[in-house]
Amino acid sequence: MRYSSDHKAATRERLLDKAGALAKRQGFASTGVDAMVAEAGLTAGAFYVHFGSKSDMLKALVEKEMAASMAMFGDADSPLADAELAQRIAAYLSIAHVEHPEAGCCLPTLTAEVARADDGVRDSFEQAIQQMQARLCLLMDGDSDRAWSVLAQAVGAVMLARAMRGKPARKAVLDGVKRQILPKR
Amino acid sequence: MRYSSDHKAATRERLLDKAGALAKRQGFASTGVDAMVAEAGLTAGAFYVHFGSKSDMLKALVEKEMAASMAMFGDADSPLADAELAQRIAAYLSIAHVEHPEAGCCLPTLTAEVARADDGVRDSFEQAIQQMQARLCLLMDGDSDRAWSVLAQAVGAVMLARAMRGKPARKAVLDGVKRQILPKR
DNA sequence: GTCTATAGAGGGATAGAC
DNA sequence: GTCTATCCCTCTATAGAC
Repeated sequence: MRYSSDHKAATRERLLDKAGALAKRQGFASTGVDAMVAEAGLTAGAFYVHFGSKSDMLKALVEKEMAASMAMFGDADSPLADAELAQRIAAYLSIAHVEHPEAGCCLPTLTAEVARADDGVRDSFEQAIQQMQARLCLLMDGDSDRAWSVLAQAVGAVMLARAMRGKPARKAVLDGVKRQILPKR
Repeated sequence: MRYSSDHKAATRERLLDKAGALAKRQGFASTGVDAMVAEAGLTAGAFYVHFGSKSDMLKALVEKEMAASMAMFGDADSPLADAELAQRIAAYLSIAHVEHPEAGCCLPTLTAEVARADDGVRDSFEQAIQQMQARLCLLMDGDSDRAWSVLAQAVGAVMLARAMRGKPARKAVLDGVKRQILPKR
């Protein structure tokens, strides 16, 4: 064959990266296939060599993005220290994260779209979320409820902040939630 | 004129109601003007008599839907009792709410879309959210941080639950957050 | 105020050349 | 594996009849 399978895999990953950034900024449904492939230096026809449909790509996107987010909490063998966890949470709840969706977590932007996607996408999402909650639970002395609570709170706060126009209002949500999750000692 | 202004106002409200239900189920951007007007027994041309553009409707939708959600917390003069508030929160974090987005709160579905909307929409959203937080704050003995935390948590939890496929997983998020917000005494 | 018809742009997906 | 070209559908918005 004229192209190595390495080349194909690399192109697929590049496409996923670029499409992920676009989808996190503009939404997945409202980003056309054309725009995604163009970002990766390709044209429309090439898309369907890598993905069977646009929905297939959403599934792959969720898996890749969620794996990247999980990596922020260290791997299972070397868990984060408490102070490191607090720092990661503070970064999540920062103005920088609110203002640069393309570089951040996929959950505030993509979750509502996944909710309307087909079963395959929602299966992948469910699995990823459960892994993330389990990891958080480990880092929180096994407090499962608190892990769910912190996850929901962080995603909700960033999404709400992004939907508000003014910086002061954005800071109010972020700081309120931050103080609630990470109380001063 | 052949139609009273009452008729026009009533049509506009009916259109907003139907469009709101559709948008909460399928998303606003992915619901066409055609589908919205059809739901209200009209055709496309009529839409632009009531709204200058689709974006104008999103603004009106946010205002109407958020006002309806606010009404769930009683009016400013007769605040909810603690037990009533707890009951409202439990209903928000219920499987029924997750399974019937069209009848519920607009925040889990529309917030991510508002985040990508123009300034006018985001201004309306910000104002509505701040009113809602202020109301919650009143009901929580003035604990502003807790009001933000509960708001973000509730919206985040319902949205996450909707994006998961299985009922057990959905219950896990909802119940975890519910126990965290409304601790057993 | 509402309808029909249509303009004009953009969407997802496929076929065939290279 | 990628490109160009194209099909067919849906979208927002407008024009003109009633």
